[in-house]
Amino acid sequence: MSHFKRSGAPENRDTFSLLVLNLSFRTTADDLFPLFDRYGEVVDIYIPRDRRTGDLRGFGFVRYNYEDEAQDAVHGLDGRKVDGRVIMVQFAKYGPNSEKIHRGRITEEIPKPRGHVRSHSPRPRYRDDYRDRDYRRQSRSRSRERYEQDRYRDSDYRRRGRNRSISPDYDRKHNRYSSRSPGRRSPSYGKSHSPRKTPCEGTPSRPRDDRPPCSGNP
DNA sequence: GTTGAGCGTT
Repeated sequence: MSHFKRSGAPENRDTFSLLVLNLSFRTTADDLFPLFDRYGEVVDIYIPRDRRTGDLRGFGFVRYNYEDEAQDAVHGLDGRKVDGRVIMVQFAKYGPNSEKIHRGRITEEIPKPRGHVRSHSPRPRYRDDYRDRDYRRQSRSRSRERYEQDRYRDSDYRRRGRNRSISPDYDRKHNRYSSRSPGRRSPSYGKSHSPRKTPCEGTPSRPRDDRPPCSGNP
């Protein structure tokens, strides 16, 4: 059997899901099935894939009918080398059957990690935003709201400045927007080419460190 | 062709 029930979530009955981490990008459900099937009857194996590219994401879920089999698989396959990678098998914290796990049955059954110290490199990379759409949406909503206000405000200012619907006296009294903010510089300043080119920079005949006196830097 | 913490219907 290569494929399982592809009807999405098979059933909401007593199925225990295991999370398999540190999988190779080449490992598929078919590769995990013979490994997990040894320890019990595998109900379903699901490996999330990237919705943008469709590539494997490096982890999967294995479901068992019984908790005993699931734990046996955890103890037997956790730390096992699969496809050249040492996988980590543990009970899924989130998911359709997370309620059973949250009762406190499996949580206390999990003895302890064998010492698979996870790489302490929490780099802020957010691959997917389609997940965690609950709290992250709110967080982004607030940020987006403020962004829209700021953006709308900026647009309104530029629009007034362009249409000049307000007398110039207003601009002089509120000379904040009468001209470009001297304090705000272009974000690409210093990183890319300077917004204004000095005639000195246009002369490649001289090295950088030996800047001519025409820079006018008293 | 690349990558490497994490938690879900391709």
